Formats: sequence, structure tokens, C-alpha cells
Amino acid sequence: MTFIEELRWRGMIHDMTPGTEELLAKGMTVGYIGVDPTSDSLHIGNLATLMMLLHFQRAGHKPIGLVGGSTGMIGDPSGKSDERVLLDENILRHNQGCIRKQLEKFLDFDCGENSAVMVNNYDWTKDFSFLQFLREVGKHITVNYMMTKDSVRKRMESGSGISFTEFSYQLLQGYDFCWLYEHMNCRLQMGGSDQWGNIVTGTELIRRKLGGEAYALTCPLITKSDGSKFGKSEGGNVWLDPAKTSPYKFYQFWLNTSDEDAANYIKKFTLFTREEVESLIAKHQEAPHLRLLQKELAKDITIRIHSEAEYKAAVEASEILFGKGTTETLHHLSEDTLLSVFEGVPQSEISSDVLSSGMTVTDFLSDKTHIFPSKSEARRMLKEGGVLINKQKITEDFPLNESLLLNGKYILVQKGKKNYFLVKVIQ
RNA sequence: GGGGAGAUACCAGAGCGGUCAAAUGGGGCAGACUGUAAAUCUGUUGGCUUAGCCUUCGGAGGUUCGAAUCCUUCUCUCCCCA
Repeated sequence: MTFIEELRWRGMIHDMTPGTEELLAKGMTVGYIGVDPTSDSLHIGNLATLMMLLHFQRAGHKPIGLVGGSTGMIGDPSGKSDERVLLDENILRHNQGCIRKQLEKFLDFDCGENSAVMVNNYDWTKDFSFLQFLREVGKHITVNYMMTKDSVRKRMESGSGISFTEFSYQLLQGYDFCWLYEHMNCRLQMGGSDQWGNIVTGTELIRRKLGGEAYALTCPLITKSDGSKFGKSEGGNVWLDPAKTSPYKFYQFWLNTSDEDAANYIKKFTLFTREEVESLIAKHQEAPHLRLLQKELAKDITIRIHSEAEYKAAVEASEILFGKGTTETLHHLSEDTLLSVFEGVPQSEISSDVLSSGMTVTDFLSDKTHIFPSKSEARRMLKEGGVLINKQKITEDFPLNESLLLNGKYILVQKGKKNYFLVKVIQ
């Protein structure tokens, strides 16, 4: 199966320039995607393009991961209704380092001819003077052409306007493609469908400036069946960095996808073959309550991004939290297990004399541990039966004392079914 | 520059002298149901020492026994004309 065929059945092609398929059929092709170093971690919104690059390499082509060190300093107007905040160089440098490590999880940087390569566009733009830029890049593209881009047009119409800086963004990205074409024989740029305009500026520039032929390939934006934005959970973005989104939460995110989305995501975010995916979907439909699709999806992605061990820990934690976990089982957990299960769960500390002084449950939940922002809210939730201590539903007059302590120093508080808090009692 | 409309809780939006901590919808949170889902139903959504009290309706003053509501003024937003 060729690269394009692979992407096609997975529903990962939104648009491509004519001739792309023929180009790839001729032999090993060099292609790239760009990522924005606006944060020190990638998030699952980047996943689709990363998978595209992974398939690209698996099909025998040579992938380049470009970190947008300089483009990140400008800001891409695509999909943004307002002008962006500029980042300074130190932060960008730091972010690039972190992102590189994450890219290494997807691509093989040491497999001979088609080893993946990382580049940073800052390296070839930092010494590029403004005059040079105007002469070598700006001269080849008309403003008329630039203004027809969706990202630009939307901002022109919105009234908030667009700065010259962001307007120029497409030239900068276009020049990257041009540079890679010239220096690394790169013929193809891939990205999300929102990048189409920017990518095509690149192919245009290559044609006018170098008389060369370059290609574009985009994948559709990942959507959710209920219309809400993909990639956000209650806590905001779902990051690939375990320090920002714990492997447990990461696993849970995928486990909680709807049936419809899971069938879609499993094609896009895992490497299961077509037959495997179809059989999984068929099995899932026979017994939807077992949520086989979600489990396989969560397993595959969690292992790829984190590790087998972290996946197992996430499953174990999930079983304790959602399965048959009772007050009994909690008391039997060792401290290590307890801490690893509740890794990433908000923690707070209180001293042991406060605990033995007979404070009320409301005080405990609000003032002492800040689990609730106000006493009224704590009271309300208690009345509704939404507060659990060590997996046991409690009321406002529940007596707090040392017999509750797990491993002699922890109390597990639950706000509703899914929000856990670990209170550590210190001597 | 001239004329008009408006600013109310997380958002939208009613209320136009006491019965207003403020209708209704959305969103949020929780409960029931369930598959850790969706849909649905229920409760809740300023704070506190909670049968009560305190602080809120753009800001500052004023009228009144009593103001989200009336008056003055300031700030901001929107619309129309030039």
C-alpha cells in the first residue's frame, strides 16, 4: 500500500496538489511538516500531522520535522481571530528542545537513507536581512495573491485588522519550503487543512523563484461528533508531556471518547491495519458497552506517547478509581501504589492536630484544603451527596478523625465521581 | 461634528420604586439512569457564623422610610447622519 493509499482509507487526506501521487510513486521523496514552538510541549492537536509524517517515513520516504523558531516569533494568523503575543527567543529555544524529544517518539532518526531530520528555520532566517528578504522573497509574490488567502481575508473583514507582521507570515513559511527545496531536496509539505494557504504560497514561491515543482498535502482538521473542539479536556489542552498531562489523564482522555469519534480516531492515530480496524469496529458494535474501541485506542496511543509501563499504571489506576474500588481496597494499597495511582491529582496538606481537633467537614473541605472555593459550595455539594471520603459518601456531620488515614497519612476526597483530591496529613 | 440606543450574575437576556440575591435560556457543577458514553430527568449555580445576616445590577454622588428601577454626573459600548 502506498503512502497516499494508506492515508486515503484512514480519512487523512483533505486536499493535495495535482501530481503529488505521481511524485511519490517515483521513489523516495523528502517531505516536511512544521510545528509551532509556542509551548514547551506538543499537544494532541498536533497528533494528526505527526501521524502523517510517521506514515510517510514508513512508506519509505524521508521526513523532516521543522521547528518554527522564526515563524513562531511572528505568529501564524490562520485560525486566530486576534493578533498574537510575540514570544521571546529564550523561551522559543527552550521549547524547541522539548519538542524535538517528542518528535523522536514518532520518527526514526537512525534508519539509513530515509532517517528523519530535524531542522529549525531560525537557523536560516536569523541572518536574513530585511532588504534581502524583500528582494529575494517579497519580489516574487504579489500582495493581491497574499490577500486572497483565507487567513488574511478573514482578518481583513473582521475589523480587528491584521498587522503587517502577521500578514508577512505566509512569505516566511513559504520561504522555509523554498529553502528546504533548495538545500535538502524537499518536494512536499504536509500539514493540517488550515495550513493549505501557507503551504501553497511556498509552492508558488518555488515555482517563481526557482522554477521548481513542489507539492502540498493536507489532512482534515480533527473534529468531534458533538461539535466541540477536539483536544480539550476539562483541564484544558491535552499535552504529550507527562508533566503537563499525566499519563493517567492522557489515557482517560482517549478512553472517554464517543463511539463515533473512537472509530474515526483509531484510523488516524494508530497503526492498526485496515483489517484490524474493521474487525475492532465490528466487535465493538456487538458489545458497545465493553468499549473495546476506546480501550484499544487509548492503549495504542498511550504506549506510543508514554510507555508500556505507564499504560499499565494508568489501567491499574483506572480500575481502582472507577472499578470495584472500595474503602477496603484503598486501605490495603501500599503507599507507593497509592501515590502512583493518584499522581497528578491535586494534593493539599493539613497538620495532624488540626485533624484531631474536631473541625467540621465544611471547614475541612474549604478553608483547610481548598478543595472547594467557599463553604457554601462545600455545603451545597454535601447536601447533594457529591462528596466522598475514601470512596464513602459523607454528610455534613461526618466525624473526621485519624481512623480515616490511608497509610497513616492520606485522606482521599472525591468531588463527584471524577474529581479526586489527596490530602496529606503531616505531623 | 450632529442625533439616537445601551451598560444587570460565567454568557445571553428580562426586570423599570417595596413582594429582587434578581425571571428565562445557555453554560458550569452535582445526583439518578448508563458503558467512566450519548440522550433524558432532578437538584444547584454571590458570600457567611445559613429559619437569619452581609455584599452585588458600569463608576461616583443625590432624591426617598425604601433604588437594579427616579435625578445629576463621569466612563465605556453600539447604531444612524455628516
